[in-house]
Order: sequence, then structure tokens, then C-alpha cells
Amino acid sequence: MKPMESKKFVLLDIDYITENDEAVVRLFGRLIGEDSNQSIIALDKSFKPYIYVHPHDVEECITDLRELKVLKIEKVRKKDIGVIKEFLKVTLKHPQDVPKLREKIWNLSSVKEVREHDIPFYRRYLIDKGLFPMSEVLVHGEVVHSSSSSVNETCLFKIDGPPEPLESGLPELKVLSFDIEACNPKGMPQEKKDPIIMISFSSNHGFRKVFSTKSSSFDFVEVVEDEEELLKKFVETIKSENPDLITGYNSDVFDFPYIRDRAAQLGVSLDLGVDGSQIKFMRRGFANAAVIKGRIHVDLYPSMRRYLQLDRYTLERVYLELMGEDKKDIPGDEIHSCWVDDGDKLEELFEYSLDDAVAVTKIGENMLPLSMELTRIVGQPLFDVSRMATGQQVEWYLIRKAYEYGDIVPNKPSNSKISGRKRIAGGYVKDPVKGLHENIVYFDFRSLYPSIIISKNVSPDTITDDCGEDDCYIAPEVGYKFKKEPVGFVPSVIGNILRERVKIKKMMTESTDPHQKHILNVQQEALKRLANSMYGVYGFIRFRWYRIECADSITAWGRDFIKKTMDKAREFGFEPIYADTDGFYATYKP
DNA sequence: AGCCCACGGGG
DNA sequence: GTGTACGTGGGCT
Repeated sequence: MKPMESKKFVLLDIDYITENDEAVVRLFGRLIGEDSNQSIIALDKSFKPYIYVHPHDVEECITDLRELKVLKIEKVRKKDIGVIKEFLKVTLKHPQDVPKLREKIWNLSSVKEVREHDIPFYRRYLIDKGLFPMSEVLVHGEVVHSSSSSVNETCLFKIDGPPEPLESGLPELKVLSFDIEACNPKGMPQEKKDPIIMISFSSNHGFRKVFSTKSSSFDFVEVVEDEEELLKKFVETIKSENPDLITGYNSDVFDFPYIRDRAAQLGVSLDLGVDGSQIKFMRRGFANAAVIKGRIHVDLYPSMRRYLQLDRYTLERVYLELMGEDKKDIPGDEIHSCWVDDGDKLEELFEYSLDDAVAVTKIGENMLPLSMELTRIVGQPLFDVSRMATGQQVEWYLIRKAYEYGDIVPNKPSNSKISGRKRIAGGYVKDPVKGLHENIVYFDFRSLYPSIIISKNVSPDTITDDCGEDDCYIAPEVGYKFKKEPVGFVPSVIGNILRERVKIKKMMTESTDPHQKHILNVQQEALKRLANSMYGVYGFIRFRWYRIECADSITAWGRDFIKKTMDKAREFGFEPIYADTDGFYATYKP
């Protein structure tokens, strides 16, 4: 028997593999302490997939389920939108058994409904174990020595017993940004025939380099023999820099797919994972995402679309917005002429290429702290969270909260259900008073919706027909009623977020360390964003907690509140000139 | 008005 | 991978 060891690490990513027909969860991390340069892959065989079954008849259902060779059947009581019901928790052998069996189970005459059947296994693990990516974890077990496939120093570790989540601040991670150039005399380069001509790197540790098949007088440029060599340098650099995060701009859709196609043509292996695995492409809706095991690939483009409100999201536009300065730019249709020029224009192209990689690093430095905080709050991997719409972030946060509260998660709506759902009516808009106004003040209501949800207890589990003004809040115009007690699921969750935010803001004012202040500011900002997008779950048609009555009631209270506030403002000498959902503008005329 | 399709980013 | 998920604006009918 080997002695039990403990390892502490920052949880970067998670997945599972199958060994002897059994699912093995893999936690990818960066070790903390004396061996902080080492990666760890911690393996947990003990977790099993499960679903909930809502039976018509419990005993009959148990008999039916036994026929299906499931691992375990337990009777459990769970709250379903405020109502306690008896469910059967059905444990299965392998995650893939869930899609295989759920329809069969659903079709049993003893079964009303199958629940929580579409929660990916690794997400289930994070939720049930109380683990948060981008936070520290302590595991016990033993080091496995057969790590033949690992490229860098990677510790393979077999977990014995439950992993322990630890309280920790934002980790400092190594981030490597990259950008590729390829060109075509007319239009976008075609991966079938147009080679990659340069690859640029920039890290948050000062590393800067451009590899190219042409030489330069710049010392940041390293010339290589041919494109095959260029791609090998790409792989080598990622291995030697050994980053926790790899960032690019539109790299899910352009850079990585292009590299993949060229590498396939030239026979270059893209074994970029910390476990030695090849880069993989995952279908995520209408776009693909490039996955590198154990390193988090963050494409900053989708994050920026959600983070900033702009007309366009080119790298140049985003850079200007965040840095307040123009970035060196060569229009796409001029890259070819620069490349064949071989003179000053080629030198300019090298500069531009490196500049793009550096810009990605800078944008990342600006954006990643917020994404990482959101990851720590939502509790799903940064890879996923950075590609989620805000509504999805809210949904996964609520799924975790539902687990903590002992609530069963609503099922995703079917396509037919979605098309039958009504979209939300907007907020109040007052047409602007035309003219040039002076002494303008803005009354900000952006946090209006979260506070309405809390103060009026607007939640799918509190809406009712059966009560009066004494024990219910009644929404103006629409007339929907919400029980004053008990506190609903969503109001309770938002309440906790806002209380946490107040706590952090207080710590912020008390802190004298500017760095600490900055970190706390990012934290409270992440909480604010989450709280403010929370109301969206009620009005977005494909969400689990969709409830149009809640959405309509919130906007009705909002309109009511804005109008009343505008009347009040008039009493104090303000003249409202324009209002939208988030607030109103007024001039002051004493 | 309602349907279908293309687009975003990247070079 | 307990997969397959956007929102919108323009042109056309």
C-alpha cells in the first residue's frame, strides 16, 4: 500500500474518460506551492450519473425500472417549483446510459416525467461536489506513476475520498495569446491552398515572438524553413511556454480551424493537451469551439460581444474601446501585397502581426478577470462560461442553486414549447422631447429589475391565483399575483447575490491596497452583471425558468415605478425629457 | 406581414 | 458527449 498523499491545485478544467466501461472524472489543475510549475490531472472513479423520475405510481415504477438494469433506485422528496413531490433518483452505470435510457424510461406507463436528464456529467460533478473552477481544490489519494503520454511535467493522481473545495482568491495564471496570418491575392485565404505565413505569440509574462517563413531584421522574428516547420514551432512554443490559458480573437472560427486543416495537409501532430491529446473541435450551436485538454482556450471574441455594447467587434474596434487608443492595422486585402513586397511593407506586416497578438493579451488582461470571477460564481468551466450567453450563465448558476436548495431543475423546453412561448414586452419608453437640453441629469434604474423581483417576490414558485392584497403583491396593469411568503427561489438567489455584493463593496471601501481594491471591484461587477441579467430568465423563451407572467409583471412594476419617479422628479424641479427601461434623463429648471 | 437567408469575427 | 444552443436585419414574395 502506498501512503496517502494530498495535493492542492487551482481547478482549471474538467472532463471525463471511460476506463473499463466506467466513467473517470478528470480534474485538470495547476499545482500550488513548491511544485507550482506542475500540472495535475486528478482522477475520480467514484462518481456515478443519475436522473430523477417522477412516477405516476411509485411501486409500479420501481418494478419497471428494475427491469432496465439500473444501478440504484432511491425514493427522494424534492421541491418542484415550490411543490414537494416524491421522485425516484435513478443511478446509472455510465453517463452515456442517460441518453440511451431516458426515452425508454419516459415512455413507461408508470412514469410521468424524467428530470435532470440533460446535465452533462462533468457539470453534474462540479455541482454535486461543490467545486468551482478557477478556485482551489484539495484532493487526497496517490500519485500514479505511469504518465507516459504526458508532454510536460504532469502529475497523474488517483483521488480517494471527496475533493475539498477551498476558499481562495483569483489565481495568477499564465496566459499565451496567438494570432496567425495567411493570405490570398483576392479575398479571404483558403485553407485548401493558401499557406500560413506567420504565427505570432504574446504572453502575460513578457514573451513575444513571430515565426515566419520569411526573414526579418526585427529580432522578435524567427525564420523557419517551411510551413511544416512553422506549425511544429507553433506546437513547440505552446509546450515550452506551458500556459494555463490560450487566448485568440475569433480563434474558434478562424485560427484554430485553419491551423488544423494546414496541419492535416502537412502531417503535423497538434498534440497540445497536457495529457498529450490532440486539439479537438466541439460543435457548440452554430459555431465550433477548439478544445485543448488541460489548457483553457478562450476565444475573446464571443466574450467581447457580451461584455461591450458596440456597433462592430473587430479587434481594432474593441482595442480602441478598452485601451482608448488606435491599434496598428493593415486591412485584410493589403496583407497579400505586404507579404510579396519583401521590403518595408513586409516589415510592417511582421509588426502588425505581433501587434495583434499583443492586443489580444491586453484585451485578455482587461477581460479575463471578470470572466474568471463569473466562472467562480457560476461554477462551470471558464471554457464554457466564456462562450455562454448571459442567459445561459444565469441558468447554470440557478441549476447549481437549485441543487443547493434541494429543488429539482425544470426541464429544457422542447422546440414546440419554445415556439408557443411569448416574448417579453419591453420596458417603458418615453419619446424624447426634441431640442438641445442643458443641465441634464440621469436617473439610473439599471438595478431596478433585480430589486423588483426581490421586493415583490416575483418567482415561478410564488405566482398564484388564490390570494388577495393582504398576502399577495399584485402587479399593476397585468394583475398577476405573487405570494408575500415564503421567499421564492429566484428572489432568494438574487437576494444572496446582492447581499454578497454589498459585503464586497464594503470591503472595497475599507481596503487600502489598490490591487486588492481592484480585485474586489471586479468581483462586485461580476455579481452586478449576474443579478441584472437574472430577470432575463423569465422572458427568454428557451429558458428552464421561463415564465412570461413574471417577466410581464416585472416590466409592469418597472414602468409604474419610472412614471412615479418622474412625477416625483417634477415636484423637485426636474423636467423629464427622455426615458427608457433603464432610467430617464431630465433637465433641472429651478 | 411573413418567410428565408446571410451575417458576424478572422486574412 | 446526461451534445447539436443566436439574434437580427434585409430582400423577396
